[in-house]
Amino acid sequence: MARYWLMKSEPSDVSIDDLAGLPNQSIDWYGVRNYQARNFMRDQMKVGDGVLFYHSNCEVPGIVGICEVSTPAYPDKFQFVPGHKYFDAKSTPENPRWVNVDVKLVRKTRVLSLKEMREIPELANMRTLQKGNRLSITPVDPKEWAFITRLLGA
DNA sequence: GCCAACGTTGGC
DNA sequence: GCCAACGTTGGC
Repeated sequence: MARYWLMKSEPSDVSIDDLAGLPNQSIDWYGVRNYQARNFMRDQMKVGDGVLFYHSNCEVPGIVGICEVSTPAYPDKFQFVPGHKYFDAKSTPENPRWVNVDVKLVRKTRVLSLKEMREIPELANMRTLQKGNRLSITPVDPKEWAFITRLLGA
């Protein structure tokens, strides 16, 4: 049974257009340094799971595309690069601390802004909309997934 | 740039 | 194990 996820990216780092411009329209979801988010990738994500690509920390935050998980979780390459923003001295290749999956673009959508999401009763319980939530990866309920993909013209 | 909310670190 | 201090996220 496939699961569904919402994954946040700052467009100044990787935007939906950046993803669309990549050779395979696929990217390694590097840089997650939160244990809950890591555990979702490591323990629950399966190839083919649905992903809502979300732009955060930007002018118009919101969902901007539909993607899918395209690889199982594997060690995040940047944790081993000294001096890199995502270097982790406590992580070793033998016992890596951080992992990521690859995410492949299915299609860009219009922007479903955070503002609009908050006005939709069917989405009121979305985890990413709850007060204080900062997790960059959150599970999406199948009903919420169905509603959003329909709204965005599946 | 501000700041609320949350996660992590480290002294004890 | 507690918790104060600090760092980060992310909307506004």
